[in-house]
Amino acid sequence: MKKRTHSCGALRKDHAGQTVTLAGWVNNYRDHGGVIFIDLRDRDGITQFVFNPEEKEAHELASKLRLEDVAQITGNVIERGVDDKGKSLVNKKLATGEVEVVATGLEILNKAETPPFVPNDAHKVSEEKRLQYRFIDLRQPRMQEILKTRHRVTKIMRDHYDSEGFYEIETPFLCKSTPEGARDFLVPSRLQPGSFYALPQSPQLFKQILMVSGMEKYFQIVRCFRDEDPRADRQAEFTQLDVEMSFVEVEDIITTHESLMRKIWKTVLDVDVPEIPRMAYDDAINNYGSDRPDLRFDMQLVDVTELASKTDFKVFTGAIEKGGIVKAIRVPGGAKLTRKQTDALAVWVKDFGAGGLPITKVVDGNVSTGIAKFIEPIGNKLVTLMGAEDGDLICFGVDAKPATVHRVLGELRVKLAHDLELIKEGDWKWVWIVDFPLVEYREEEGRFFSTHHPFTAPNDEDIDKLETDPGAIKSKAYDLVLNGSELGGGSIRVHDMNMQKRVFKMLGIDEEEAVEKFGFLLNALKFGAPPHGGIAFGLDRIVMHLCNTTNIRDVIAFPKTQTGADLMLDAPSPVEDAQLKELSIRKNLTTEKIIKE
RNA sequence: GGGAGCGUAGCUCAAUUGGUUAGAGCACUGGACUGUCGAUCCAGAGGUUGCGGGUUCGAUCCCCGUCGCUCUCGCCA
Repeated sequence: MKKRTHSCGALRKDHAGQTVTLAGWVNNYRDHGGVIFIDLRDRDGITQFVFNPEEKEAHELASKLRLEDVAQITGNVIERGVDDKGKSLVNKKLATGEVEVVATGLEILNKAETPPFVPNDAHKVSEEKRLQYRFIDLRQPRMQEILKTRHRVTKIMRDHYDSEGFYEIETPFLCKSTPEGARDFLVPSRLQPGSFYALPQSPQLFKQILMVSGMEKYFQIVRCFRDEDPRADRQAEFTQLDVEMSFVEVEDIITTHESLMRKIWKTVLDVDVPEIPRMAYDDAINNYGSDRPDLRFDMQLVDVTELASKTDFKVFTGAIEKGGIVKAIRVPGGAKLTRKQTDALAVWVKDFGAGGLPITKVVDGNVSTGIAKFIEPIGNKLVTLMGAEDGDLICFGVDAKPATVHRVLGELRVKLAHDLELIKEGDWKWVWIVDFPLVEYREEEGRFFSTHHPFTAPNDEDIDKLETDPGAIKSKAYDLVLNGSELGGGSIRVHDMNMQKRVFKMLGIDEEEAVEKFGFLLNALKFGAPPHGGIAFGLDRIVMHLCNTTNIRDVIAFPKTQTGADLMLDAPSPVEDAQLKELSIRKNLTTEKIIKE
């Protein structure tokens, strides 16, 4: 095999006259009987080769080339001229289209079997086939571009933290199962029969320990595992950018990471990230119905409880009597939705706990259709309050539980914005959500649960409420939200053991349980823990935004399907009984039976 | 665990109300062709209609079950 002199995307007019050797995959071939054209592709581009019959040996070999064969071709670069009729032979679709290489030698490095699909067609092939033949799928320029972007992003991250004095430190994959949080992936211990490791859901405790160890600034680009059902933007196995810093307050973390985002967006997309605004959690919920508001469009939630209470509409008054609220969103141009479409929305919102979806349209400055006849008396005032115009649609969220109203309208405004195409392409709306509640009360369980995690520090002015009014405590937690998706989040941690004990007590975790679950952290806090805090970002999500995809599998080289399968490996798979025996594991017979049948 | 959609040639799809031998494009094989760039033209090969069962004179089509893929609710501190 000769040495490559150029990539398939490199040659330009200036190279004319040079003898070059390129290697790559056969992207296409056009055999005219006499002259043969071969388009050779590598990750850099495509170059056209011409085989003339005069080069007998090469020509004969070239006639055997088929799609996706791997070949190395040597020849002379010439500028493309004009054909007999004076028409230019330049191919404007190719970066290398002003030249071609007249082949003098060809070596077929590897014949390919007829592929199930070719990279050019991968975008129209089912995802199932793409995942099964991922090695071919990844040959398409789009996928190569994504993985290149992913590489560039992690490179920027490493450079950023390095320049700011961070150490990249690895933490174990074989960890300890913790009862709270997501379901753990378990790994049986051979040396300790009956015991299991858990794969980390995140390196949370390790990074705090590293602060106690005096590492001061830590980061890691690390795989995390959560055994929960996947979604379009969620995989059981995903990558976090994990960060922790000592002697810092909220501002330090925010500043450091705004700067990072600025570098990434500027380098990859040439987009400027402005100073990112902050929004209190309560405001996000009240005005957008979500703790990750999409600010690319308006449609804010407006509290219309007072107006609604003056109607005779039982749906409204009934909910209000039970302590509920009524909120509404104004959907610009929403009046064009058909009855069928709005009925479908009413069904759709039920998934989020709504009983239904009262709507009305705005015509001649007043309400019309839908529930108009019930709310006629407040029609004008409502239209004014909502700032609605003719042609708008007003959707109501009503429930005895305010949280349900917020959830329903929060989801609805996002759906409508997409359906009605109210989102400007290429718009970036960033926001930090701050002042999260430290805990939320879960009625089913009858106790408080951490909003973030149990190590999050309460706001200084709220510390007194730990024993009296936990639900009212705000915390030093923050999420970075981009276009309605949570890119990452973190908090300043509790670094004082007595404070940590008070938090555990408030959460109903007694001393014994605390020691059992988090003993090593409590122990570490005793021996000189500095004030510290950190943040973690979803690397996959960041790359998804940069590559303009909503499918997390697009940004992972070897992703899994919705049932956790790797279609290329055919994993997971049964194992030999001997392997299980060694691990002191026995299959559940019922399960085995189901698998066999 | 629930809801929705999809599954037909190697790939992407079609097939009338349930009715003849399940078709087309690309890919593949053979042939023709010296300027194409989605080459063109001629010919050919290629099917367990995901799998199992049922209804029917007859099933790609209807019914039940099952498997796979996607979206989604639950879940994801």
